[in-house]
Amino acid sequence: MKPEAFKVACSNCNLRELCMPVGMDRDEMIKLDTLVAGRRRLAKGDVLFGLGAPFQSLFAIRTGTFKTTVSTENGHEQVTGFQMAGEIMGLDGIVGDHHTCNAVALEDAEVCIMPFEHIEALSMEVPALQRHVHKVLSREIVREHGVMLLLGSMRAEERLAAFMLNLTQRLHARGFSSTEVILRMTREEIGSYLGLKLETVSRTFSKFVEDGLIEVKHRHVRIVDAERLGQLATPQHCR
Amino acid sequence: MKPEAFKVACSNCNLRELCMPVGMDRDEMIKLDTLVAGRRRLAKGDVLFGLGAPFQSLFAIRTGTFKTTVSTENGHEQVTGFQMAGEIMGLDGIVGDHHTCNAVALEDAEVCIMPFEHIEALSMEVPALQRHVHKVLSREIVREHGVMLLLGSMRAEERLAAFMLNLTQRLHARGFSSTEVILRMTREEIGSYLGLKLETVSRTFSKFVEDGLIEVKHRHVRIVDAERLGQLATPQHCR
DNA sequence: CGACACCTTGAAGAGGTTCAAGAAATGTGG
DNA sequence: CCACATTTCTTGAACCTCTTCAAGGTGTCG
Repeated sequence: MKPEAFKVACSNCNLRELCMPVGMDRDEMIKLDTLVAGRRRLAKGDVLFGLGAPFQSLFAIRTGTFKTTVSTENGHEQVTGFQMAGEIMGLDGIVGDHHTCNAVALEDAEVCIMPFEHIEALSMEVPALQRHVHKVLSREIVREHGVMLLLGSMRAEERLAAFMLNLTQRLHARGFSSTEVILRMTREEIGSYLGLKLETVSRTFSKFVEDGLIEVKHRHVRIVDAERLGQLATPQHCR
Repeated sequence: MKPEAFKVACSNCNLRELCMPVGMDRDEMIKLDTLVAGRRRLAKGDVLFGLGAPFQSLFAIRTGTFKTTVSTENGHEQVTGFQMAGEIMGLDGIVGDHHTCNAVALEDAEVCIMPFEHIEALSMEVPALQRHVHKVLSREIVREHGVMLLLGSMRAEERLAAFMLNLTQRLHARGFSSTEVILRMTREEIGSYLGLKLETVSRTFSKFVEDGLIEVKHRHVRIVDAERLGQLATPQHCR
């Protein structure tokens, strides 16, 4: 729970290009190193922030994977996204001073804590940071457009194919294999994100295996035919 | 196409509370009056901006209703939202310097044009504006979370009930009746937004009429039993 | 090593889609 | 201003995809 004491510096961080603006001069870089107030380690299952919690900071993921979920009054919960290293969480809290979703670690993880008041103050001095904050927010809006398209118009196979490709692409951008994935989430969490039941996710995985698109051993998935998977993910049918 | 010449001033606008920050001093207010570079009138069906168009400005709706849509390579299109007076469009363009969705007028309309470079410049001087821009972006993220929940876990009746209530609430906040609505969009557009076919939307409207929840005469809808409609919109079943 | 969570697979069923036809509005041109 | 063309909406019936319910298998963690 307690943020670590030792000094953290974005300028030395190998994830800098993922969370921070690029093309800044040395002077601005030094200012930016004050953005991160501390870090926090989480164990698998720990809640980074929950619905209704007061909003104070944005969080940049250093290591680990998270899920964000929203919930209805009756207790039903839905996954709205899976986040990995370099991605920013907590944007939902800006509008109303408290969080409107939950962020839960799917494996042991570490995040950088960036007090939002500090971000706003520094944005007034560093145009590149202001621009960056705007882009991070806009990117999340565009990402969610994609999810809406997926949920609103794709069938089960298309959804899962799109999901797997999105996952591998993001992992690849972080230096991991683009064909081998270890899923950090359950079938139920995948299903919740894709608007499907866990049984449907399982069955669809099995169908992909039958068709020679992927190999599945529980959480370990290997992409065998990325091209055909890609064709599935961009549906040709005219529903 | 050509923006109007006469001076526009947010400080005199009756929609100010909807699009602009509140609680600013007179000095800041005067600065803000320079934000709107002009206005643009659109006829029903006109495209305000389209996918791929260069991003330059955000747009605040003065009058009329819009739909925003995203499309896949194969030409399938999905409605991502319906916007009305006081709401801001174009946020999707910030991240990549070009728009990633389409905005189309569903009736004759007028928008205020706010060049984004200008917004960013002024944000560095006026903290309330910076904060406001952040909130507008965050609000859109939270709104889309709600749509994801709707698309991912609700059944047809629940979706349409939630849609109608959302619509009437927003209209009510703008001084219109909360029980009488004239829909500006077709059944097909509603269905696209809700992840349903137009026939399903039509049938569900008919069912609501049978059940005495609403009255429907083509585009004219009257809410008869808002409470039961609200119960439908927050599903009690445990899927 | 045992308990628990997670995953797979089958069979039956429901909700929504598809295809089709006709009715009601809307808009357009004479 | 009216007649006609077009778009939009409604409704029915068959079909299909995904869900539900159920049972057994596999992996993981204390």
